[in-house]
Amino acid sequence: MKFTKNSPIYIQIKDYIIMKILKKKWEPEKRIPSIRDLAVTLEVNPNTVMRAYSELEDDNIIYNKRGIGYFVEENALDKVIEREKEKFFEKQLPKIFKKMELLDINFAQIKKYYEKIE
Amino acid sequence: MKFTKNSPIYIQIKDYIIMKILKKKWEPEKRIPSIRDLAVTLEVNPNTVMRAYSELEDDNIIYNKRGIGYFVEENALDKVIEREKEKFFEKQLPKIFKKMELLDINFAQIKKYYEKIE
Amino acid sequence: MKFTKNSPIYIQIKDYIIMKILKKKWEPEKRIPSIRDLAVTLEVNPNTVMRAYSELEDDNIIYNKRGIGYFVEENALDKVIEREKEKFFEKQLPKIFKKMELLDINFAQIKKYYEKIE
Amino acid sequence: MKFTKNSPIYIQIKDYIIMKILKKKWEPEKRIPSIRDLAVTLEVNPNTVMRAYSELEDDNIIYNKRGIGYFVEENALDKVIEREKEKFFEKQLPKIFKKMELLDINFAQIKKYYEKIE
DNA sequence: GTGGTCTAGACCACC
DNA sequence: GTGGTCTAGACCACA
Repeated sequence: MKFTKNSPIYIQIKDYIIMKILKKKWEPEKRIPSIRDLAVTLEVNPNTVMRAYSELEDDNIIYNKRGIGYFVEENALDKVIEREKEKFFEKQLPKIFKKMELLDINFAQIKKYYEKIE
Repeated sequence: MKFTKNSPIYIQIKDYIIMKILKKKWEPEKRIPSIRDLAVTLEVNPNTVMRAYSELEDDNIIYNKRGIGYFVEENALDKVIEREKEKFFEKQLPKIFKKMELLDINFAQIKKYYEKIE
Repeated sequence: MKFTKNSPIYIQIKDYIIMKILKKKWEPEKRIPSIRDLAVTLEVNPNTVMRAYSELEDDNIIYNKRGIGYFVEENALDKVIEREKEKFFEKQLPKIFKKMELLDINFAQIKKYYEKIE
Repeated sequence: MKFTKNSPIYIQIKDYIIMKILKKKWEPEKRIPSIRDLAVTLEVNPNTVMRAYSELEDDNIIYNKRGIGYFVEENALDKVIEREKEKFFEKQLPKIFKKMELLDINFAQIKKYYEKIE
């Protein structure tokens, strides 16, 4: 996997995991790769994966069974969707609108653009 | 001016300057504040302003007349608008659309949201 | 290392690094000294080394692995040679020839001089 | 006139004047442009031209008649040629040879290049 | 451990 | 006055 240099790798790994859950590749109550394995897969230091896992554990997206591994929380999908939606509407969208105003881009242009790639 | 701690101050200063140009407060071929002056205004170390100026000079947004000061490039406004628009349509918008798809948000919702804050 | 005062130290450090690469002391894909270490070696402030490294990174001569250090780009040697050769033939040599003409120095004299120091 | 940003403007003006003398545009015992005039021609601050003139005066390349203007020294041409030749053989040429060695360029290549542009 | 950012302050060349 | 370079030293995020 290729990481951008704009944001910390552990954040990008968090996003990667959230994506897996959203896309239902990693399902509730199922075990996810061990820190070690994922570190190998992503070509990254295990500490870095560890940090991502820890934060997701704090967020109650995944949980740890000691000696066994990490698992996706039962209601992880809903929680993730809700969280991402909120972030989307509260943070990202307003930023986009502000930029549109600044650059004098109107909604019709966006729509056209949207339909084109649809 | 208040700086967020999410991104480096010198980047925020770059954005500040680009904003000035976009809003036509700082016009092409006109001299912009000296490094020292802006540093005082923004309550920041001159080195930090310098770094912002240097990078904008590399981007051909501003230029330096030795011993005199920095000036806005003649075509800076166009360049800035074009650059920001491209970034918007090529980078930000696709990201938004991808997220919409993932979160199962349709365009109507966005529009409603947009009209509300309008 | 001794620095001349004709040009900025960070430029001289860049040249120092390019020399290392040209002379194959620092090889492609190998890690180069950390900023701090080189700063100690060269008896210079870390910021100054940092500046040299940053510019060489912009030039794609070296790259950074976060938290690990700087590495020589795979094709750095070729790139450096090519770049220096181009500079030599396009910039330096014509300047020399122009000067020769102006000072009425012919090629034979140069050759003699060259053989003497050979 | 266009100035490079590699060296101070006043140095470039000195070179400009030396060129004029070498090319015999400005001849011994003849008056050269006033500081003011040259400043206008070169689109430069008079102080900058002044500095160039002063240094050339120190070098006995030009001299000043108070209230009248600056003049080229009688033996300026010889002096300039000698000085430039020395600089050429002592400074520039060795630098070139060192670079040739480093880049593995041999004399034959230079010669070929030279004959091509001849 | 690594690099990246920032400050405070100095010194210098140049215009 | 202008910018450019450099130092010393601090603090922080990241791997």
